[in-house]
Amino acid sequence: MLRVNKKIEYGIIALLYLAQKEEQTASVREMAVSCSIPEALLSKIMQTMKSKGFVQPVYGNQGGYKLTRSLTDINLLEITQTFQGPIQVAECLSSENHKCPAKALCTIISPMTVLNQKIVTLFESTSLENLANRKTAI
Amino acid sequence: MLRVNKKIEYGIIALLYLAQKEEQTASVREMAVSCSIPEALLSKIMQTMKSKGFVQPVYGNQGGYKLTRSLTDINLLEITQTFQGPIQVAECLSSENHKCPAKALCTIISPMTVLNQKIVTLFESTSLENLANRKTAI
DNA sequence: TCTTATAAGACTAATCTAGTCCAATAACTT
DNA sequence: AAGTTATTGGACTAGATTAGTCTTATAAGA
Repeated sequence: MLRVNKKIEYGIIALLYLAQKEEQTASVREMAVSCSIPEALLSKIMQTMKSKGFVQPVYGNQGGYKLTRSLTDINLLEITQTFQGPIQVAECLSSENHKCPAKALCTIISPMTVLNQKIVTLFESTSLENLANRKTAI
Repeated sequence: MLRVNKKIEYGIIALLYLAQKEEQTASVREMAVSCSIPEALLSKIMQTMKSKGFVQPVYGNQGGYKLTRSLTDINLLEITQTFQGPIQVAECLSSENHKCPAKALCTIISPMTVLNQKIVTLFESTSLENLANRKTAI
């Protein structure tokens, strides 16, 4: 359906929540309850966020996660790539996927590449700050 | 993966092929062989294309399908909607899907709506003619 | 009537998605 | 040191979607 998956939706919501808390940490439980996100799932999402450097974990009592980057510095493309891999509006655009039997005579790869780039640019130029303020950049 | 499905890829390739034949018909078999698309699958795709008025069937010997509209008149949004429903970059954007438990406090619906509209506009303003000439309109 | 071709429905395997469950580890608090 | 809070990481599952097949029926020209 040409859509971003739940992990991305939840992940963005969680990061925006963390941003509101400024320097304070928020535990997965707190975020899950506040944002109505299944806790075990959000836990997984935050692990990925940590591995990509978006947040820092704080163990122990009163622990949780802290945002390590500014909302203006994180764009939608990064988040999307983290949870869904590269944006490929058509399957044949994948560089490692040469399975498409029609490739040699495919009439749409080139124009689809252009379209793909437009979408990438749109995502790349939309920061979480833009999202928080209900804007997109382009 | 934020991508258009195979039916859409194949469907576009088939319509572009039909356009090349101008007023002549092309059978599903001919298109399938020429474009390396599984025949039974393409048959299904063309049935849908017919039901949406993109092509006209011609029964019997030397039959096949004829393009009923000009490439400049068909845009990518129509094709996409035909095979994948409306473009919804986030699940919560669906009007009938109120399952998202975070809806009341969701911080991203509004900005995602804006982003969604950008993508819709991009698809809508890309005609098959644009694709055939390896351009996008915006 | 034979042949070519579309029409339509049921069916399947593989993949992806969303989500759960459990045991382990880290570190703060008392 | 012990208990508690919280992250870590792996395996696992149900359900949906995707891509594709198979079969039977129907339409119509030769």
